[in-house]
Amino acid sequence: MVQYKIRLDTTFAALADVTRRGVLEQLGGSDASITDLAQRFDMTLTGMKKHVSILEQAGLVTTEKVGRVRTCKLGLRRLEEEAAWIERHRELWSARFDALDEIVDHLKRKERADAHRKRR
Amino acid sequence: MVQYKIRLDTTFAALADVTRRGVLEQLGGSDASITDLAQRFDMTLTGMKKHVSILEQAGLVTTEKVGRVRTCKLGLRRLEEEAAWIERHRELWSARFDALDEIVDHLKRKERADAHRKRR
DNA sequence: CTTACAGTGAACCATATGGTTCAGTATAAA
DNA sequence: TTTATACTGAACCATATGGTTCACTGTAAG
Repeated sequence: MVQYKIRLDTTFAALADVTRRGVLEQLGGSDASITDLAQRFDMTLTGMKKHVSILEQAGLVTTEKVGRVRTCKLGLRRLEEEAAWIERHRELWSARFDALDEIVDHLKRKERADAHRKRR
Repeated sequence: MVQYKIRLDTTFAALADVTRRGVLEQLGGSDASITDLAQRFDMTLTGMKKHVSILEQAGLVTTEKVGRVRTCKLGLRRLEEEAAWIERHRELWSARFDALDEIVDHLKRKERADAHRKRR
């Protein structure tokens, strides 16, 4: 209950920063070290480390250090809770879900096409 | 482009606070004055005013002052952008959309049932 | 062994955030 | 016309945030 609220807090806060959303985009493409990310976002190692820690705390990213390099990947959490929260409020806002339906359908079609393409 | 990023920033930031999410829930039930909200959330008028302003700036709430009382209602924005962003990242995280599909279907069924009930 | 590299932690800094109090202004009620 | 209500704005406060530098540790490479 309380945990749930805290998690929404930390997740939404984690998402409320351009750099961190950028890092998530980046990691969606491929895993990266702190150094990689720091360079890509023109920031000190220490600064990037902080962002990664915040994302990690929100469960959006996981990291593993092997040797001297820490590799960051997207976390296992898939924003179900946050999606559900937003959905619930879309319900309050509007009596219809057509817009999201379209988004989901579109992404689903796109994703299936991609998967198909990759598989061949 | 830049605007888009700023909007995600402000919206996610607006949602990253328990009180503000509470206000949204509240307004989902019925419109309310600043005084109503301040009482409900045990906070000064000034404090609540700030929260409402933040929600207003994010387009999540609209207000209208008539006489000396300002009435707050849910805004017209329906979090399409934010839902889309989260969806896009769910795509990165997972190859399947079943979970959200279920959520949407469930809410849609529930909403349709409600609408049906109200209409009769 | 020495040197370079990747990350980490502490300290610091400017600004933002979430809240307050206090002193107004405008409107409604008596 | 007085008084109470509803809000507003400025000022203030403590803490959080997003970033830096600097000193350090551990690991890899020469």
